[in-house]
Amino acid sequence: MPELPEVETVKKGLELIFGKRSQIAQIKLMRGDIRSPIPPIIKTVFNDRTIKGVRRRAKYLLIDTDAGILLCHLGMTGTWRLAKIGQERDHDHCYIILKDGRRLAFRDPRRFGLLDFIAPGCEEKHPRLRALGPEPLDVKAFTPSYLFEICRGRKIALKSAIMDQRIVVGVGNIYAQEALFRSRLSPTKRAGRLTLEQAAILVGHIRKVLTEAITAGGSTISDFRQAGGDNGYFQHNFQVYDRQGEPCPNCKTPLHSAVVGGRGTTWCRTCQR
DNA sequence: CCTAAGTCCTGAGTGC
DNA sequence: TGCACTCAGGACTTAG
Repeated sequence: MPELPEVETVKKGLELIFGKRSQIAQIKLMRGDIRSPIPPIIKTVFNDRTIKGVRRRAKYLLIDTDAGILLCHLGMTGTWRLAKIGQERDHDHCYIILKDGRRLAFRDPRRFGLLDFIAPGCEEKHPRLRALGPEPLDVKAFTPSYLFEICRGRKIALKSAIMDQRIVVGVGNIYAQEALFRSRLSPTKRAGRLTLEQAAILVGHIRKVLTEAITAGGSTISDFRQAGGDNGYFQHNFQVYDRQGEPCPNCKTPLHSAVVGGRGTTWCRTCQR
């Protein structure tokens, strides 16, 4: 579920659920690790604390409380949902029990996600947040010249470059393919051969496709749901993702598929150069 | 058997 | 040889 638009959608759903000020009664962990160990302090440090807000940084969710931050990454299959008693599911790893009786469940079957605690004032130093690149929707930071310069001299595939969270955050395997198609740029193009003009086109399309997807409530494939339980709708707007063999929406040549940067990739070898 | 929305780690390679 | 860095590929896990 989780590239930037999906995480942003979950963030908005959690904000609605928490409202202005929700009180945590208790957090329950159903296991000690997902991809990495979950610090046991999470079981007690948030007791009787107030949730002040929810933020997104890259593909991470940050739940702010007066005792510190609950950091969450959804991995490939992470979801948050309201779960009444009796609505427990396999792979529910964490429950946030609110004082008003509602209960939020974090479910992540593949366990590629992350739950961590960040003490007050330690956000900047957190190893997972420290090395992140600019937000793609930050017009001041993610500029054509920034992308052009950071790609200069690099031999990696352009698709790998825009999926590298140190270069720009939030772009994953779906939106990278969609942004490259819209930009008429090949995913296999060497990043170092990107011109400033092409960087400007690509930056524009990355922003546009992410913004459109946020408006659509993200993309629902497999079992992604928004935190409120609704579907996203952007999957109906995919132009290349998982459409190998179908005609290119632009020139009708059958779309080509190959592994690029270790991930399945579909593009038009006629239009994208 | 294959594939899947992500990230981290390792080892090989390069240039100084 | 060694250091610093880049890059490709594998590993993690469950479900369909």
